[in-house]
Amino acid sequence: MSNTLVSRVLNNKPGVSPENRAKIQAIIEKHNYVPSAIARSLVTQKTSTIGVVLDNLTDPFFFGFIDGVHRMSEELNYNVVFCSGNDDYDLKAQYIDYFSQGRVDGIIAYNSNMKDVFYEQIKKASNFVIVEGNVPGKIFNKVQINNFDGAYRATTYLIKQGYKNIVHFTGDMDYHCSVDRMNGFLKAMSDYSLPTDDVIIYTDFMEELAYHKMKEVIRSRNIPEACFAGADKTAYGVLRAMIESGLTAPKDMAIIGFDGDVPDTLGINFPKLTTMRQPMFEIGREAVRLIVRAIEDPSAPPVTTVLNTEFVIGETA
Amino acid sequence: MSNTLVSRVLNNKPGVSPENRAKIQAIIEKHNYVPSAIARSLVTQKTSTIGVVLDNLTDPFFFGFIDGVHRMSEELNYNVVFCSGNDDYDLKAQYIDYFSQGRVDGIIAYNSNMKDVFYEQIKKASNFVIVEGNVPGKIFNKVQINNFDGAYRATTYLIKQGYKNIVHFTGDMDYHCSVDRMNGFLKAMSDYSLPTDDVIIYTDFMEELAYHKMKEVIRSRNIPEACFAGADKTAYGVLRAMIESGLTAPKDMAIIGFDGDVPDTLGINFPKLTTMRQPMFEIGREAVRLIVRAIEDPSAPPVTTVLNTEFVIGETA
DNA sequence: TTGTACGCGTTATCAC
DNA sequence: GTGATAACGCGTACAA
Repeated sequence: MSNTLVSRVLNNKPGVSPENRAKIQAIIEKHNYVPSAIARSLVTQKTSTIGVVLDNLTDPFFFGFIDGVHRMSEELNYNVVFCSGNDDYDLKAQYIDYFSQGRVDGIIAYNSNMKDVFYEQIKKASNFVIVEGNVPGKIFNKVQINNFDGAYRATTYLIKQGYKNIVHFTGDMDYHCSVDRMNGFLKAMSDYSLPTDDVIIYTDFMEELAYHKMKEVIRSRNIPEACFAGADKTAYGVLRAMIESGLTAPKDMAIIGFDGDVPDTLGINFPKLTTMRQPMFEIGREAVRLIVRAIEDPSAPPVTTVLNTEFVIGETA
Repeated sequence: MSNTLVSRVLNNKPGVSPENRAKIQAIIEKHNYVPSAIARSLVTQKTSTIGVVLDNLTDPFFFGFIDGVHRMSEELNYNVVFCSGNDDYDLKAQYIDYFSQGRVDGIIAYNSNMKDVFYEQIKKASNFVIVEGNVPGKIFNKVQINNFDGAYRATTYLIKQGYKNIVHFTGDMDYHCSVDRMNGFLKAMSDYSLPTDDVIIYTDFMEELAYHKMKEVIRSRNIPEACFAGADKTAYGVLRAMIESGLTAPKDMAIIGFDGDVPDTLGINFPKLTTMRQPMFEIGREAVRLIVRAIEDPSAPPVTTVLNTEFVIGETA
């Protein structure tokens, strides 16, 4: 009845006589014995866990991503634990640090904001996948979507519909994706010889600011023919302002959003948005695929996966 | 330059000469050295982490709870990691098991469904707080809301408004809270000598089923004067069915929901629901309070905290 | 099949 | 101020 035998029983490994196995099982049951994963990990150097750090765990924007991460983790037999930075960059960095101390086999972080201060933490983390973010210096595994291209296509669609007076409500300019989307918009405008001055309206990703900015536009009595919004939430803010003023899309102004996967959690209302969908579920799956690859083959070179957006025609453009 | 000194430097402890401290610091920086939390936890028997297991990480219902957990954890200096059962009871049990193996100092689980199979796991976990759940046998720390009372008050409100023909759309009857709410409703009805037969319409917590059940009710041309819904989502399903048929609340039928904290993530629409709010944020805070108390004082006896619901008057009743 | 002894990477104890 | 040494709880060669 040595520790060796106990260990074998716990791990369902051969090399134990049936009698001893039964005896040990009985003792385990009787004492509600649970092996220490901590001690086990220390010797095996394996946690079988992936740590995911999000800016915020309370934003439906991430739902598709979370599902994708979950699905692929189950497939590949890893546990997943999620941490939220609670929209606080320091806290986010702290959690990346937390995971980096050997508590998980690999880390997935969503969206490096330009204000993010976790570069140092990332450098220490051996297995790291960054989603929709770009950290200078070290080469990482990355999962990105083609924001520039998506914005370009969305804008082009509006142009081909015959709209000329088009504006762009940006996302939060601290995010790389917002900049890329704005540049995609501007490129399309300039490619079709449309004005690129005074066509940018700066907002963040929140619905509220977009709402107020659109209110201003409406008050100015100078309403564009169409707009491309940097996010669906932005588009909804714009839309709400319009509806309040008795305006409708696309009649008074066409609207295209960006995201597409944001669930309408209450299952109601509003016209369906025309939008450029990003495949959140697939992004989550790919992130796990990459992190597991990094974990299981340390010699595998970092790669960047770029996923494409998909244009979804709704009722607003 | 022994490991003792290194350990002291890493933990900012005294007992190291300035010169050695500097030297060691330099080496740490140079090699991007990160101490192993695993090994540290093995000796200290401390992870400073709380594990939270939810049925689902992709349901806005939990947003307030998650925020509360976060807030109190920060206050009490614990890390929090979240796991999702992804609406699969086996997976949920698996994650409770996962945490139970010493990976965290304490576990918080939300909502024991009657189908939940994690009783065994819970028995092994020393520090455990269960929210809105009731597990027979062992005595746990619990955080609950007064579902019976909340339902009773909501129903009474309708009755005092003069409604007599009142029905109840239940939640998923596999959840204790659904049963409690139904019983609270029935008690109020019987206390005021109103009928308790044929007044229960069984739905789950999803919006979809409530929508279809209400459609049936409308087709039957036998629409009650008022209804008490077991959840806001249920209420919205009912409301959607009504609106589609040109009916409005409370004119054609008054509606009271239950939850109140479910955010309208798109910031729009619908009449504001009259509802019985549960203090999700406070529930999260209390759960952390209890788990930390259990962790830091092993001799503290398990307690049950019952939080009260709050009636919120909206536009539907 | 069984048991002994070592090591995983830390912290803690106690000499020096 | 410093550095051996033991211990945390496990897995695993290796010897028996």
